[in-house]
Amino acid sequence: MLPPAGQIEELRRGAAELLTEPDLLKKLARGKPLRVKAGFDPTAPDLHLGHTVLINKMRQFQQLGHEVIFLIGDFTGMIGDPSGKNATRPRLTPEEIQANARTYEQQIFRILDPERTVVDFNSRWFAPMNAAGMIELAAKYTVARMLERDDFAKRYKSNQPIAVHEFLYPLVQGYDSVALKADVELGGTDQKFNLLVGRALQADYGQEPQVVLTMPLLEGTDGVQKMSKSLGNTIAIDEPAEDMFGKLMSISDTLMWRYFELLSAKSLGEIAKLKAASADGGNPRDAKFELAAEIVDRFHGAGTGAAERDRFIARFREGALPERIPESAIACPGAEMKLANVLKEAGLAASASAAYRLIEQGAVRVDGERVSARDAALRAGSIYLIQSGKRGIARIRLGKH
RNA sequence: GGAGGGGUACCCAAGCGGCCAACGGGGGCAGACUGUAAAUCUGCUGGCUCAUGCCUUCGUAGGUUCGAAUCCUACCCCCUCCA
Repeated sequence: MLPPAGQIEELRRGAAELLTEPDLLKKLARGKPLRVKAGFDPTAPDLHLGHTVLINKMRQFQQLGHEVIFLIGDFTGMIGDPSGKNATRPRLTPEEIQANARTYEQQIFRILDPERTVVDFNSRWFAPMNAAGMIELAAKYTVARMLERDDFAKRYKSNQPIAVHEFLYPLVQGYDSVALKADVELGGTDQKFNLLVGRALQADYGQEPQVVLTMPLLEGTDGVQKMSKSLGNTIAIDEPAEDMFGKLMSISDTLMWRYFELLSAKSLGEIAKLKAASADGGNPRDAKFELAAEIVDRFHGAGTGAAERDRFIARFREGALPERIPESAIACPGAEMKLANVLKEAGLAASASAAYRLIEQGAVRVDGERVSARDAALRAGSIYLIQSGKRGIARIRLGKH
């Protein structure tokens, strides 16, 4: 095991805040593996690059010899995230939770070491807890302290509703740390308050308070809002290599450096060098290639990134067609079929109306030829290569029927 | 419990009897330009085998009217102030 000071230096990389360093030093100095906890939502086992910022950090703890607890908040999920957005959440059955947990495992073990990872559920200690227990827990914290939380404070001041049960969320999450006797809890910067409640509760229950390490939130592909599935700006880790590479290539240059900082395993020196090359007349696209290749390698295996890069160059610089084009057969009602309807049936347009718009705007090609006549039709009995916009492409067998 | 304000398309937000499928902005999509970047410019942004046609949409359900997002009634929800 590295000496404590060395460990801290590594753990600090990319982190937003470490509370507190002396506490961590003390814990590390004992030379025993620490119990490192991070909580996850049971409803969305669809991990994306945003989650991996945290998971990479968990991995780092493992590499330093510590034990990681991947806590699935199946009980917390019933309360709902107090962001005020999610009014109601569907309650998950135990079977669904188990299924989600398996999906999580499949995804996280591409990063984490299964030998040093414990997957746990907070219903394990909350399901048996009764109302009296919950009230007892609620007595451990005051309303005034709850209102210190930024989003509660804001909502309270601006007369937005705060449901009473929302106050339970930080308590429940904090109690998880008590139940697990966590030494460290990891979370996004938006979780800071909850993580600190954990510290307070642990002290209250006679435990040594956990150290809190927060990680910045990764912006989504739009470059502005945090990466989240509901905003549709994610890059999922089980996305096909080609899509993953493509999405990474289409992020903005500014965002690229942020991704380097939070996602890349490259040393800070290497990143600085790439940045200098771009600033010095180099094409930033080349740096983006490096980023995209590295990430694709991580989730699809070494070498995949380079292959995707070649394919990307062939496709977009040399105008080649993609290697894999989805094929489907569509039954034609008569001797011919309106192109707009073919687009709809093929899933290249959301509706026939939308398809007409695309056609009129010159976004549609059939066998490489742009077709912009809104009433264009295709004859049955042939196979057509249809393109819609930059990404939509399909080979359609238009069957007589 | 009382008084007042408000619920419009993905979001914000106009409209307040016909010219409203509904101004404007954001977001999104497409085209041009590019490095599938940014910025910029242009167009589009309910549905329907596309028609100067039909259908659905302005919280919900009824009603008035030749005609309603706009008027009336009831109900639901949100906000503000008072208790």
